[in-house]
Amino acid sequence: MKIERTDGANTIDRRVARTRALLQDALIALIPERGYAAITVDDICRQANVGRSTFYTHYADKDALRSATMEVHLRSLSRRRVSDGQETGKRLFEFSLPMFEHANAFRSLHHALLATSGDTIHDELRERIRRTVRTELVEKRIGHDGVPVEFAVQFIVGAFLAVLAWWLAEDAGLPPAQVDDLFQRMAAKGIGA
Amino acid sequence: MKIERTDGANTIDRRVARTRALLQDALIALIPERGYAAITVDDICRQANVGRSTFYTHYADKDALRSATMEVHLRSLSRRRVSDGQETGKRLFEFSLPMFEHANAFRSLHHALLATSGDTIHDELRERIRRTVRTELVEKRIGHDGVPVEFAVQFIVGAFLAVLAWWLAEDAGLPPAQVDDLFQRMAAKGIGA
DNA sequence: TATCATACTGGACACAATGTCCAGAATTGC
DNA sequence: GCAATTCTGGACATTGTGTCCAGTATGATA
Repeated sequence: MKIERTDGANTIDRRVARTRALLQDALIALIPERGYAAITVDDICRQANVGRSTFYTHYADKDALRSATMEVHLRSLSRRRVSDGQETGKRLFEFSLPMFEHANAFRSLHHALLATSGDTIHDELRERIRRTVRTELVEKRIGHDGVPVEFAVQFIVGAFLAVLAWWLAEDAGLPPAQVDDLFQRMAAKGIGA
Repeated sequence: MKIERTDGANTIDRRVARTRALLQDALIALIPERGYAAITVDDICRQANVGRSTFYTHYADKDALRSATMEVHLRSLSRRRVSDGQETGKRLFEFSLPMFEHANAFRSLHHALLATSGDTIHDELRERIRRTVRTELVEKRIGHDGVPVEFAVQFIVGAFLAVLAWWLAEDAGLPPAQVDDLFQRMAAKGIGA
């Protein structure tokens, strides 16, 4: 294992890349079936057709695999956010629409992620979104009036995750753009009178 | 074990009541230290000074104990909310202030309740609040503009629980009334410009 | 294509936690 | 006081974890 750079084009042995991809896909495939907590390392290895001892040469434990897997997906998410830098500053929050779209594409995965509030995954996802929201809020200098920044951040993140989970649970076909619009409006103007 | 009614005044053997209370208190005491997931049945029994085999004569597993524990406390909460029906109709949401106040009084308990995002009970708490919010929203006919009621409900509930959890985690001494005021303002007017 | 370095494999191992069971000691309700 | 019930500690089988190793397969390189 001489792999250091996570992104380098020519450093990673093809076998390593293959094994890790298999394990990550296996985890994602299993989560909707039983939920993260109930999955064992052995389950993952059988699903991936990978020896159990091989698992431990790549990841310290189940949580490490989860972390790495989420990392990959979230990275593809933020990459997308950067690339379509049109109309920057017009929306209140820029994180939400890409998120709604990604969730729509990986529907069953996100559903499983959010539905089981007991899992560690949920907390990790929340924490990442929290950081994103906080950055946006501080950079754009939104919302003062003596409201502590962290309060506003928590408010927005909580609302967002709740709405996202609801939208995924309901199979009613609201398109991502429309849900995002609803979210943006309530976040900006509140519930009104 | 001839205990059937959960409420009956005279049906429960004193030893049973004592053991269960010890186990429930032990769980609550341990959660802030290591988090729910890392606690073992043996930990709980040692903390409670109860034999491990005794544990299993009362609860099927760790989750069963958690369920029972949360149930007891949630019941005491809704009992309180009914009794203080003053100033109806002045605020946007009436559920929040009593909740903040109760959470303040039973700080460590609520902290444990929300911090660990325990599967069943966290969802149950959420569901109860959801019903309350929905009722208020529909009765007072707040917020239309083509925003589905359930969307608004999820938004508000998610924001509330997030803010509550944050407020409890921070030991900074914001008084309940003030946190509630912040919440009411953001719920009504959003984050503003 | 040859060969060397590296990754994969399956099986064995020690360890930790779970949940069941039991016979004897302790406590309770009546 | 006495019968009924609960508590107890220890033994047990089971499952999952994480480590280690020697043998095999495969990719990288020239």
